[in-house]
Amino acid sequence: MRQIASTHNFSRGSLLFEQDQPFDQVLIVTHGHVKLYKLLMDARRQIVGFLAPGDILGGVKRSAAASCTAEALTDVECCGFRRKEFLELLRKYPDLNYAFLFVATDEIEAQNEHITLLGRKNAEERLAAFLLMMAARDKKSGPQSTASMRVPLPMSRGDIGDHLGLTIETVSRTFADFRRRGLITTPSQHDAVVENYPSLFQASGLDKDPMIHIRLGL
Amino acid sequence: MRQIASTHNFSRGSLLFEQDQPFDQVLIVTHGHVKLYKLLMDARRQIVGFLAPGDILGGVKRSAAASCTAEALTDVECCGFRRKEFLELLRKYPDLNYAFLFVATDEIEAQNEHITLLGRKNAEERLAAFLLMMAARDKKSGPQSTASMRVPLPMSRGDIGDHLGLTIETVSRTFADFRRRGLITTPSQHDAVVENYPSLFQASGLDKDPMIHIRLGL
DNA sequence: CGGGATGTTGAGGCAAGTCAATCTAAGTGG
DNA sequence: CCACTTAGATTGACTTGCCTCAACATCCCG
Repeated sequence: MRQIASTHNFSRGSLLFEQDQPFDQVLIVTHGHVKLYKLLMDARRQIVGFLAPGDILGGVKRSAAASCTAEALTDVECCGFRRKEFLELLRKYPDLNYAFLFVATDEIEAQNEHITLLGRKNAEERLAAFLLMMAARDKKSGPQSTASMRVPLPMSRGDIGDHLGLTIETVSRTFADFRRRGLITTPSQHDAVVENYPSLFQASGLDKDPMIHIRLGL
Repeated sequence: MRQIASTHNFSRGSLLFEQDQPFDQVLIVTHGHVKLYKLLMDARRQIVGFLAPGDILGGVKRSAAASCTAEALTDVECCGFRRKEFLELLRKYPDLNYAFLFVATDEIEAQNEHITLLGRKNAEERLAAFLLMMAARDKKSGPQSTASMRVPLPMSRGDIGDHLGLTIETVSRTFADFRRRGLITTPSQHDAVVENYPSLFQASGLDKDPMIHIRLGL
């Protein structure tokens, strides 16, 4: 497997691949963070996911054309396979193929959750659920105290808005509201600290902690 | 494969499986239509998909517990496999497993599209895109004239609202608006006729016709 | 041929959007 | 190292698209 893998580096702001363009690689993020988005014909944008180290993106799909644009939020390093060789690998190693099916179905379940958030939740619930998600994904790489848990937010307020179906202003106001209520503090623009987990959880309207899983970005 | 398959019948309104309950079957719809939804703790509901004959739902996933509720919109007939036996089948026939991976990734791409609809489109665009989707899915089972294409809508206005993140009233008003503008007619509550495809397409804000694919409901 | 469920239409309210004016922080070059 | 620039974030005032509440119409289905 090492033989057909390559390493790719992307600097902050550069595109890993672009909507409607052919892309013949499968990438696994090893360092940094990526945002995946769709653009409408006017300037509207929907960020369908944020990818972190361990997550997979690119050509694990029927078509060779990307359906989204992937942009580096930070400097990013990826392990890459040519799409064709990767798909041959799946055929050659059924266990790997089987594992990937569950990566894909996990992603479908996570997207169902996000669809529910966008279709039926208000701004407060959306941002609270988002912060809990980010906290949970970060926690896996080292447990923190529940009392005061630091959550890195590599994306901008605008990115958060475009992920949650809100405007920058509404995201900013909701952050301010959470601060006022003592749920979080924001020591810097790219960090939140959860000061009151139970209240933030309640504000999210979730019935269980978000499931963490390997993200599959297509 | 026939040996381990069974047939299941569900009458209109009955549940195929229920959110957070164990469900050990994989079902393939053979007749009728199904809605898949998530319920929040209050009465809010998000319909994450409508399934038609040929679509697959149930236990093709890591966990044996359903993450959604599936309810029969009409009388439904399904072909069923026990989850465990179905997963063994995937392991035994790598080609089948490989095919299912692409069914899953097609579903992810379709959900990305729906996420974009919910996050960034207005009521008019949502309903227009929904009607085009339903038209495209129906067209495959028999081509119609573009001039005046009948679209069966087995679900209620409330179901459409809960799928598109709108209220019943907004759905109804948007239908009325489309009728006034001559884009569609509604000969009955469960049928729309597309009278002006280009205008409806424009109203949807889509840049290409919706892709049709086998739905995977989890 | 009722009567409950579903759909339509109208009036008014509100959560989030828009527009606009600061404020802050991160670079950048002298 | 500091003035200057600029992108991003915050806050306020106002607007609006969709929601809520309410009344009425229509469609089924027994």
